[in-house]
Amino acid sequence: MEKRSTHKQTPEQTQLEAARDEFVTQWGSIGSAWGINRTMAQIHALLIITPGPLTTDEVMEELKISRGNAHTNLRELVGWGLVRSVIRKGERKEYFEAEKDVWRMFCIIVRERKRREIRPAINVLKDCIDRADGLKSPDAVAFTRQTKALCEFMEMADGVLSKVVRSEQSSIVPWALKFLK
Amino acid sequence: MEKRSTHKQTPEQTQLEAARDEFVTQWGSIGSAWGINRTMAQIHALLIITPGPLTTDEVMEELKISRGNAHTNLRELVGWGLVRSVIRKGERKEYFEAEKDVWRMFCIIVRERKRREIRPAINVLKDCIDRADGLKSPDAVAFTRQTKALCEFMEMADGVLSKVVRSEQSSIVPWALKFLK
DNA sequence: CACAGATTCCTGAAAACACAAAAACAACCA
DNA sequence: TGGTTGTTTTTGTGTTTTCAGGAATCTGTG
Repeated sequence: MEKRSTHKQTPEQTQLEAARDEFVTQWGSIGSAWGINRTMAQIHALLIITPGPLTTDEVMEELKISRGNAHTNLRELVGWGLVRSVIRKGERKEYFEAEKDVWRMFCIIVRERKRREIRPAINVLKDCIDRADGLKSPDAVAFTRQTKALCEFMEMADGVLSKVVRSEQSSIVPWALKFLK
Repeated sequence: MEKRSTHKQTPEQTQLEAARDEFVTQWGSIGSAWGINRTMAQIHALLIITPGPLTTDEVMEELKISRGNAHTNLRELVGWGLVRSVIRKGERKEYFEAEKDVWRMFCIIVRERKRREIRPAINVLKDCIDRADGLKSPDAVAFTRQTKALCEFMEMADGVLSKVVRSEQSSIVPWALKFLK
């Protein structure tokens, strides 16, 4: 989030810095809108546009955040699989590097969200369906019908996403796209 | 979130109550996981499984929440288009009713999220690309390549979703599904 | 042991959220 | 027209939740 050195910079460099900063900051806001911790989104943004891997300290420095904060969010990103830690031989420091391929990023995110958000929802629905199944009152029938519809829909969505993401290659969707109206 | 009357209930009714409560509560948690206000999710859940429309007061009563809270979140839901307010002639009260068709719900949500989350992201990306375009340093080239890749991907996603959602009928996706591997 | 680095934990600040009550509004009626 | 009642909306305040900072702790290594 600031000059990478104290040396004088060419206008080119300054302009690039500005663009990078803009990206990192804005990506942070976008992240919040997506329900993702702002700092986590910023770190991710930073790692995405940085060609090489970075250390915790470099991340701290760039984003002006504390060690604890950087550490926690880096771990979280690693947990998602969006960032991997690399250890250079001979060095004890841990470096972090983002998955840069956009399609693979997408697959990771979809898989994780499926696991964390869709699956639990389906389980809840199934549970509710079981509880009310067999009841005869009109209200109960309405309830069961609605929850079943929801459940079926989410299972369908889950299935579609699985298939989309299975291949791990970006060609499928643009291809299927052609058939979509 | 509790008995609908003080009269004795049949076991059937009790069981249904329990299932409904479970659904509303759990849907609230799920909502949080999805980055949605818990109360809003609960109100939505309640309206979804309630055959007829409800008044603000009924929602307050069922969920044991304040008038202001109920009001705000109902308005928000109406803003999303997930709930519409109906006014029965002869009555002054406002009633609220959820869109119950699952596919239509899905379309509404996708359209709104596209508008609120994907579009802004694309704009940010375009802006960053413009700023760094033309710069020659290797870092700048890497930056531009990465942001462009992201941008193209999101525009593609935006396009796919638009098409999926345009038809407003649920038959398309299951159909396309067949072609997906 | 001395050190670099990773990890955990506690605290305070800030944001999001909910509440109660007041205010504003709209329909109705004398 | 002005009061009355039922309903919606706004406002100020208290509460809960989330998050960042930073010190303390742990771990491996020379």
